[in-house]
Amino acid sequence: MAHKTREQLIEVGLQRIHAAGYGATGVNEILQLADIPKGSFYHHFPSKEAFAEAVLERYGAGEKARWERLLGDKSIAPLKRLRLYFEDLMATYGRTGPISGCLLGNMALEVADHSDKLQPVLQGTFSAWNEAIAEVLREAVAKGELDHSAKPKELAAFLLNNWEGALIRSKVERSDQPLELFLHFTFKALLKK
Amino acid sequence: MAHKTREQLIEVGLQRIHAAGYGATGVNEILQLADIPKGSFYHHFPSKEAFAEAVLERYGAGEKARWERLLGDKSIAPLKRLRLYFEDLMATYGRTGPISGCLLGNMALEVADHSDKLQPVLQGTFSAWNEAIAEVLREAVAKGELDHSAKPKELAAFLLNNWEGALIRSKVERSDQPLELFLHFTFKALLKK
DNA sequence: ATATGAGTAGACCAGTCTGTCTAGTGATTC
DNA sequence: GAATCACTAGACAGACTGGTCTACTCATAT
Repeated sequence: MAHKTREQLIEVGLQRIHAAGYGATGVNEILQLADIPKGSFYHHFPSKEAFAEAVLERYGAGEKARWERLLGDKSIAPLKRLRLYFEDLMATYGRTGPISGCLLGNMALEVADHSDKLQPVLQGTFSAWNEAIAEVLREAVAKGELDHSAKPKELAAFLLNNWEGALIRSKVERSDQPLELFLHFTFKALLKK
Repeated sequence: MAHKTREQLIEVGLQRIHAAGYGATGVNEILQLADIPKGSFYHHFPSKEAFAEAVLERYGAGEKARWERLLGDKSIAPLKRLRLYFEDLMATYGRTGPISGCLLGNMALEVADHSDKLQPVLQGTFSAWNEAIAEVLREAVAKGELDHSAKPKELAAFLLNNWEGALIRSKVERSDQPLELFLHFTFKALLKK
């Protein structure tokens, strides 16, 4: 299988880069874990940076699947859906979950300033994410769950920033508490009609 | 002067680590920029990690000075003070400023998980910061600028997370707009009686 | 005068980094 | 059955990593 090697590299790379960071993860480390020789790596990817791009896209695709699954279920009220979505994120990326933190946020701080190749990928993924949440908020406004004066796009950006910030703090505190605080404030105070 | 060398190392280190990150900044690089030989570095600091601790403490001290200066001026109304404070932060750490991003947030994502030595320093600095903001919010409650039901400590944490998230997004977008959005939402919507 | 010790100086070490190079494999195509 | 091509394989290169080591300077204390 031609593509299996490539897939496995991305798989292992995603896991390692998410856990340890882009800079801290060496190509050799990935190679060793995947039991794949170096020649294969540089056959499939021109550089580590290009590899990271593929990893980022893989991550983005996975997250897109998540939000489509959880935010797309129109049988549930919009704000309820949104809360379930963030609860799912919390279970997945909180400190009790298998991997902690958001790869997007992590990579953003590490490379967005310095890599002109990765920055647009990050930007695009954030954008799509923002839009998905804005869409739910629009529904919430339409159904009267939010005031008509609410600006879905801006509010969605505010929520995302908030989530990313809470992840940082939860890393520092080594606790899920900041994430719980995020949920609480967001749904008890911010998203009130 | 015995301490000048040490001071200069911290100075240069702070600047480089803030700009490029902890992992991406080599000891040799700092040495070269400061024009100081390696022997001195390892005389003053047992390791790169210990050096980073000193850098972090220096950064924390600088930030403490900032918030004491801007948040301590009781001649200005509490929420007005808070806004001025965040505007100052934005001018300093926004993309138009000389250095972008918050060293605390950057390092948090990079090392909080992996360094047991740096994590408590990060935690302590965040804590102190949180408390300083909570104090202003308490004043705001006392003066009737905020509802009595507001929880200063939690609200302060929420604001900080928000700010850090906005900084991430502003890095990704390569624009100050997310920071402006933060200011707008925070003071027009969140901190309303 | 001499001893002590903080601090300077930089060569050096072992290991790691990303990336290159050549050689070879194995399946498909003409 | 020969040529071609995607892919595997891993030795190797050259730069760079954090950290060590020994030699040295120089101010102070006795």
